[in-house]
Amino acid sequence: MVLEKRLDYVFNGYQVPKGSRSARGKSVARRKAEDNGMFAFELLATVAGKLLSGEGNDTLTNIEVGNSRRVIEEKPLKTEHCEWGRCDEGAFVSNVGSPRRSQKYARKNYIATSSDEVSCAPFKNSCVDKTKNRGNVGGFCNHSDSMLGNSNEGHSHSYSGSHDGKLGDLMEEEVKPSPKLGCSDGSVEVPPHPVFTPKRSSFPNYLGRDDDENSSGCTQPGKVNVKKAYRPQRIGDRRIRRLLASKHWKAPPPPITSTDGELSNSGMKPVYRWKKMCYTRQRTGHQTCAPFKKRKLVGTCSTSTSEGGMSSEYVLSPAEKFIKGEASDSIASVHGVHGASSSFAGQKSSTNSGDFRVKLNIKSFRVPELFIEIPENATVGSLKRMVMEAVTTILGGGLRVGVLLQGKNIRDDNKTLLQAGISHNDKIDSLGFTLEPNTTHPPPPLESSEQPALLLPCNASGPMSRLSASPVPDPVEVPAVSPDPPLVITGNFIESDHDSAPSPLEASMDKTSPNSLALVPVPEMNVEALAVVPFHQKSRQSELVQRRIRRPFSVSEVKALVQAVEKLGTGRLAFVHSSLGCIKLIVAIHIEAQLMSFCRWRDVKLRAFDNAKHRTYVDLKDKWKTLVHTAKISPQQRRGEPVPQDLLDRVLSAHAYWSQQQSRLQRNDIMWSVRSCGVDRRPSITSPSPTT
DNA sequence: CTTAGGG
DNA sequence: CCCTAAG
Repeated sequence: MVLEKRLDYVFNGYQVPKGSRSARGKSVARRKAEDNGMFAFELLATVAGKLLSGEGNDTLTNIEVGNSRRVIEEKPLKTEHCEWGRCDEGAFVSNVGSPRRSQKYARKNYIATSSDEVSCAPFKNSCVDKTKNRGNVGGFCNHSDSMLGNSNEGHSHSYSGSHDGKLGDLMEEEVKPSPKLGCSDGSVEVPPHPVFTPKRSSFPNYLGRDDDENSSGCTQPGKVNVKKAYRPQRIGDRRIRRLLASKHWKAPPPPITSTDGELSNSGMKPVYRWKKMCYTRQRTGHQTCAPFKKRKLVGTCSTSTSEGGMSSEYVLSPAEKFIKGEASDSIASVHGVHGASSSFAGQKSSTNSGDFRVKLNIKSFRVPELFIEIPENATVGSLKRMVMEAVTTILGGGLRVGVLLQGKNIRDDNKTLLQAGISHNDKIDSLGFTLEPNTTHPPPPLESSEQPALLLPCNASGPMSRLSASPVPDPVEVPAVSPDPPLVITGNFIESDHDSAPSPLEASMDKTSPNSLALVPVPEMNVEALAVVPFHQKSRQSELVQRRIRRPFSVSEVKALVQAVEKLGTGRLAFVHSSLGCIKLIVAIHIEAQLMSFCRWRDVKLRAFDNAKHRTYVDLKDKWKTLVHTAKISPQQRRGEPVPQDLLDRVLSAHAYWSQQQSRLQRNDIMWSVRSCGVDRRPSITSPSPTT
């Protein structure tokens, strides 16, 4: 049995738009946030507290993992109805506007859109959560846009879906347990058991029930469709909840749609950013973790204080306390900050230039994924111990603090708050923090003084712990591509897509930082000097969106590109190519084209630039575009490193060829549409293709 | 996620 | 290189 469970709780701010919404919506959101975030908090807090206060492993089994109130020590795991599956990481997704909108926000606003594209990405499956509210089913995690309609749709889907139909269908469609994932994710093969009730019939049991504590995880064998909200209820719970209820515990932007007063899920965010982070990293390459400088946040704090009196509640304190083992205080502090922020509105109004006080809160606390392999007949106690070990390992490296502004990770520690866009009068509620364990590696010596606390997150993804499994492979292969820019931070990531051939940069980083925790110390900069740097509202914003550095294609890269394109073609045509000549196969061609039309550049990428992490297929496409253009213009007009004419010639010919093919395909399309008119329906894509 | 195309 | 529409 493999319990593969991510403790991937991002205590993200979720948004409940002002003046909205139906109480149930809020309650759903809050509950989820609490259930998950709090679990993460409590677990970590407890762990950290014990860990750092010097308590030995002997006490570790006391750590509450999952809802330990129902976990009976030494009880075989299976009898617990898969607790882990239940404390399903809050796969809780809200719908945010239209897909387009989500796309728009995808890269600009983690907080606001994390669920849109990412949500329960780590699991690649959807997660359904129940809620007690009015018999509605709480958000489910949806991985694709397809489920994300406008708010209204989302409303009906996510919150109104009942057990009598749509939801069931959705679940059928959306819940696709990954074979590798844990109980909640389908990997744990729970044999049929009388106790289990069919998912649908199990709904009525959930719905409308206020106390879900005892509803044992009645899940369908091998497939967990209904996720029971995990709800730790321990000390501090209430307080935290109350504080959580603060209207400030939210993040922008407000929903665009949903003017009908219906519940808009917008902004009630769940919580998985994993995928997004990975994606961002992939897209932006290593620049994502653009060079940043180590700097004492405390310094930042004091700096601000000198300017206008940064509150002493400055967010770092929870982390620091946390590290020091004052776990519960940390929690309280975190929310205390929150509570304090209730005065924020007042501050906002006082836009006097003199008062630059910024109050901040922590919106995200993520525990990286945790993989645990454990025999089915292992005891719960041993499970706890393993979790303990894992968490201990994770925490041992200290915590990284990340600063998110509108979902963007601010990595430049040298920026002043003002420069970073953190100003007292500006959308401060879009500011968040992440505290993440900063390594998967064994705890580095703690005496390394201040370092651990000052590590900043490499936004991309969190570290992962894998217990009892073989060490994660760490391939080292240096592609022969262009040199990478200077130091960037990289973590030791294991991305879900195993897209892990390290770039030269990573390789070099590995040399530099044995711990793979790249930290690039940079001398303190003169804050005053920085403060003089002029900036405008807009430039400030654009600054946050770190543009990737420009990396001109080398001739060898161009060569590789041309080669690949010659081979694979561009666009959808390549697939047709092999089939052309056989007129009878128009149907097949069509099908094929439909199936394959979107993978050319991806293939080029995989074929020729698989190792060049900084080259995305979009980059390659763009390069090809410019190459074609370059080839068409006179040599005098060309700039940059000259591309050999023979290459350009090949570009032109390849381009011509594939263009021709493409137009031919399009003619085929037309033909087909003509033919299909009035005749049989088009063969469905899924129908067996009459190829070969 | 990919492609296509404008910026 | 970015952004976004569109499939």
